Amino acid sequence: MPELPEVETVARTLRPQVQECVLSGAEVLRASSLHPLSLPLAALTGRRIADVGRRGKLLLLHLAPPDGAPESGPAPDMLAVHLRMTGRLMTWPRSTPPGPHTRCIFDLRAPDGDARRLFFDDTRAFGLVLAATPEIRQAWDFWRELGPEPLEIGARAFAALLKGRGAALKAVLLDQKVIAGIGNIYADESLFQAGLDPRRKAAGLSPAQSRCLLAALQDVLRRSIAQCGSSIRDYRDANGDVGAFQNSFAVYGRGGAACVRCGRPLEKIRVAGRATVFCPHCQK
DNA sequence: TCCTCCCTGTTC
DNA sequence: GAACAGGGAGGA
Repeated sequence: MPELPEVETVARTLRPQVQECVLSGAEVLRASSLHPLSLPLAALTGRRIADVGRRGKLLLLHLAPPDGAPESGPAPDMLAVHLRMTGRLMTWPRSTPPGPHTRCIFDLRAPDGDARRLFFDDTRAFGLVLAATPEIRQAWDFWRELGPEPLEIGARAFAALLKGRGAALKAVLLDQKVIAGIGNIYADESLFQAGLDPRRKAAGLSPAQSRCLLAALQDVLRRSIAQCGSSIRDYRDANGDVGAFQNSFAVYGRGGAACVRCGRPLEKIRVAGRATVFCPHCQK
């Protein structure tokens, strides 16, 4: 399930494969994988991929401005991809046929003339692609309301995000409008590292606890990025490689096992509708 | 603010 | 053959 570190890893591995390539065609194989606000993917034809980036859990292909003759119709400057749980982006040789879960195909022409294709595969079909103009992004609630990047925020701003929120700490961390890119894995891992009970009200944290939580969150995210993310079931980077951070989990997926800190059994409960593992002894 | 639904493969 | 995994939309 790609969260911030996994999407960051996909961006880093995909960049050398697609940067400076020109999109020579694009096709949607499953209509529901195209966001309703998206321009038709045909609008991407002829556009050059200037860079690959990330915002929260969104993978972004930044498109260079069109050169030459004026376009007919609006020109997208970005292709955004949300991988959700099972989305994958990988390039293949030109004539590779789509797989059973291929949702979109992007044909690419590299500067050296090499032809290849980028597949968006997504088993559970929760993922989305969206070809966007700046105007479309502003009309997209999810984009417009997306919270700040956790690795770019300071202690003061983080404390302000939690202020006045009566919801459980974990629910607040998962809320993309509060802070972007955190999913179930990194919420549980950072709450354990900070020694905080996931059910606690976010607003009840002391300034010291708030600082501690941000430090834990940033440390967990950075350590995971350094290990190319976590591969639980489906996640692969753009080279098809798995991450290694799943070997460093303290709590995620370890319900009933011994706490790495105190040895007592970890408890598995549901918070905000999500499976949640924590140590009742170490997390208060 | 919380619950249900979407979707499919895996596990019990 | 049911339970489960889970991000986000939409509704209660």
